[in-house]
Parts: sequence; structure tokens; C-alpha cells
Amino acid sequence: MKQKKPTEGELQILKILWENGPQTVRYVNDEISKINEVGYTTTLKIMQIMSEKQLLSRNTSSRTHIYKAKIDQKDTQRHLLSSLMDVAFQGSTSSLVLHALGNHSTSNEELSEIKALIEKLENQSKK
Amino acid sequence: MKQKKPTEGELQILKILWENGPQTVRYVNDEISKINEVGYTTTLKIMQIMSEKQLLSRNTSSRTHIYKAKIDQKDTQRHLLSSLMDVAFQGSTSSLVLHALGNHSTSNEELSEIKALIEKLENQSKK
DNA sequence: TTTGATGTACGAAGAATGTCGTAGATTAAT
DNA sequence: ATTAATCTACGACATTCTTCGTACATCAAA
Repeated sequence: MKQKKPTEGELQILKILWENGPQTVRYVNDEISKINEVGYTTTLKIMQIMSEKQLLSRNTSSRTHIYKAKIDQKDTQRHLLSSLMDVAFQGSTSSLVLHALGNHSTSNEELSEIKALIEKLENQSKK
Repeated sequence: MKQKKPTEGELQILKILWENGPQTVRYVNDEISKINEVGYTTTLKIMQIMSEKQLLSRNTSSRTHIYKAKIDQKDTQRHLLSSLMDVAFQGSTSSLVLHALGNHSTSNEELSEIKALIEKLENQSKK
């Protein structure tokens, strides 16, 4: 049951829905348009197609339909991450992680969080 | 001079060229076909277009042209990583790193490597 | 109740990608 | 020297994504 990778535009919509819960086309279009102006019907069309593809579900009980992300954020993140690792990092987790840490600023809290996880993983494998 | 994200197919070709150095279309096509059979002219066409887009350069001094990746692997990795972080991880490095470490098996050597980098980063910020 | 705003549905069209087939040139093999 | 293999160039086509215009329905305001 392998799910195909969402496109850039689809991901943008999914993200808004993940962060804000089920919403109308109007809401999503307004959010998108904060970054780059796009016609209402464009967003509508994409969301309709996403429904067909089972990426979104929608409640049509009222005139204004409410759309909801149908795929899980964590699953999708995992997919995207895997695919990026395969194609760009030779499947090496550490290579990707080192890049991520090296190229972007990370707060000390975040660093300790990561360190904690690493130590946990190390202990697991020691057993 | 923002560089556009290479497509899936383009990345596949870039990857082969990054790993093996400048090569012919024949070589690249053979590599690709190990995974999924594809016609020679298909690969040729894509590589020609990539040359137009300045993703590849080519040496046409002999009949058999030699293609070379023109964009840097690390730059591209950085780009892809940034874009993935934006779209899927709310721009949070640690969120991405935690996902990466959590979902994929990582050897102890790799873990120590990462830990070492973290400690280095922590010391830097202490100053 | 007429008018304007807001919704959905649908069709069309452009751009990008990926796929090949075929033609014509060049090289290698017999 | 003919034939077969190998290349590049080019055009065509299917698909997918994105974009929007237009038509028609519904709701709200005047």
C-alpha cells in the first residue's frame, strides 16, 4: 500500500491542514496567498483533486465544504525523509543528520534533546 | 541566483555522476536500468535538457559525449534538506534529526560521530 | 426581491517531465 | 567494402501539475 509522494503544492496544503485542523478552501487559499498570491479556484481545484486521490477527505454537509488531511503527518515525514536519504545521502542517516546540524542553527535545548535520544539509542544497542 | 530543485529523475542522474565522476550517457543509462529499465534515448534526452539547464556540462570533443555534474552535491543536499525542513518539519532541525534517528537504524559509530559534532556545537555557542 | 458576495463544478490550457521512435552520422567488425 | 553497432539530434506524445475563466447555485444585505 505504498503511498505516492505528494507534490510541492499538495504538501503546502497538507501542511496548513496539519497545523490548523480541518478548514475551508477559503482559509487555505488565504494562507497560501500570504506567501504567494494564487487564485481561489486554483486552490479549490487542487484540493478537489487531492480528495479524489484520497489525500484529503471532505465534509460536504454544508454549502462550504470542510477539508481534512487524510494522510498522517508523521507517516508523510517519514516517507519524505526516506526518499531524500536514498536519493541524496546514500541512505546514510548520519550523513543527513550531520548535514542538518552543520548547516542550520540549532539551539542548545534542541541539541541536548538530540543528545538524549542518541544516548538512549546507544544504551538500547548495548543490551 | 536561486537554483531550482532538480526533479526525481534528474537527481538520479546527478547521483550517478557524483558517485562515479563524468560519464557517458551509455554508462548512466546502464546504471539506471539496473533499477528500472529505461530506453537509451530517454536518458539521453534528459541529460541533454539538463545540459541546457546548466545542471550538467558536457565534453563533445569526441563522438561519445562525456557529461559532468555541474552543480555541487553538498549544495544540492543543503537545498533539498532546507526545502524538506520548511515544508515538512516546520523549519525545526531537531524535529527532523529526531525523526531521522528514530525511524532508521543507525550504527554506534555513526551515533558517536553525531554526538561529537553536537558537543562541538555546544562548546562553540558557550563562548 | 434584487444585487453582490461566496461557493462548487468543470473545462481548457500551458508548462514540465518522462517516454520513445526515427533519421542520419560515425565507428567497428567481418 | 558492406554490414552491424553505437551515437546524437529531433520531434512527438502521454501524463501530471498548476493555473484560471466561466457557469451556475446559494446566501446575505440593501
